[in-house]
Amino acid sequence: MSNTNGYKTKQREAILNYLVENKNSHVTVGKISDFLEGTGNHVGVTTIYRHLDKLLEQGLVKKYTVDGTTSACFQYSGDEEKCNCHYHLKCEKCGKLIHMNCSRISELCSHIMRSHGFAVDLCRTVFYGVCQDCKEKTEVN
Amino acid sequence: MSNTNGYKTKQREAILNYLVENKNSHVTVGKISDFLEGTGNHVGVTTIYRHLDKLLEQGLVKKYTVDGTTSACFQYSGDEEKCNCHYHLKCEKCGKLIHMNCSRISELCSHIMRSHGFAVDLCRTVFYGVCQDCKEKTEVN
DNA sequence: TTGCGTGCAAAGGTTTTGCATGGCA
DNA sequence: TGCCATGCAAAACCTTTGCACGCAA
Repeated sequence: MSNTNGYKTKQREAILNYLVENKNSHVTVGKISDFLEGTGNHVGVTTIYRHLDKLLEQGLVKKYTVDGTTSACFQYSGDEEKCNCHYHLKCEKCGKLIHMNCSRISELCSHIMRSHGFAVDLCRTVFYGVCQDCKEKTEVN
Repeated sequence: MSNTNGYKTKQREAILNYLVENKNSHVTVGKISDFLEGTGNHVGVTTIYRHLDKLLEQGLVKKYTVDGTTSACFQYSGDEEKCNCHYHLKCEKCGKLIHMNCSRISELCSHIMRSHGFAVDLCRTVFYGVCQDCKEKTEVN
């Protein structure tokens, strides 16, 4: 089941490297493309989309969308579901996306599962609100 | 603070009616447009987008992206006051939107506020996952 | 050599913007 | 009458598809 990876190419290597290096945040096709362009290794967006699709099927990356953005976000999740202790906070003022690890959130998910029978997919869930910086700025006014 | 609703127009009325009638499922701009077209009341998509944006700001509708679809989904969620003491679970299998009251969620929000300095807006936040019914169906297979 | 991988260009969608017109208050 | 609301057309994006060429095995 492991080696349906196809050919080993420069492009595949470069995309995967970038995803793994940024496994703690999310990337878009645009970001990947720009980064690779910057390193001098141009890779067509078509190729990026196709590799992401494949990785998605294999479960190696997660796909989600954040409100206010138009393009899809991808995040390397590796072989395991590390994503379960990791969630996203999105500031509606400045647009910042915060990635956060916190045991409380896993506890809540367990509770929702046990008591309400609902299996939360944290990876796809985004908490919207206002971050500390923006809150302080607002209070000053 | 309540009546920043702007003018009362036929278009606004028609869109809001449709949203309320379909409060148990989610709709897309295309669906709204098609439905209104069918009733003989044509409303431009631009207008639909603009009203949805406004309703979103007011917390009267929720916006989602559902896996595998290209366009955004909207769902009427009701009065803003009610929203602040409960949260929303969206089943990705059947599309059901579950409103849930649970003290644990307020606790989590307080914790995020205290420890991480982030003010969660529950009104805008949706938990994605799989509901009990759909989970059971999957397990049967 | 074979067949998948790549990238360009074009197509297909969704959403936003500019601008003139329409309609509520 | 003064503004906001509306809707068309066009623009701006994101994503997918077709096709010819490149390259790994």
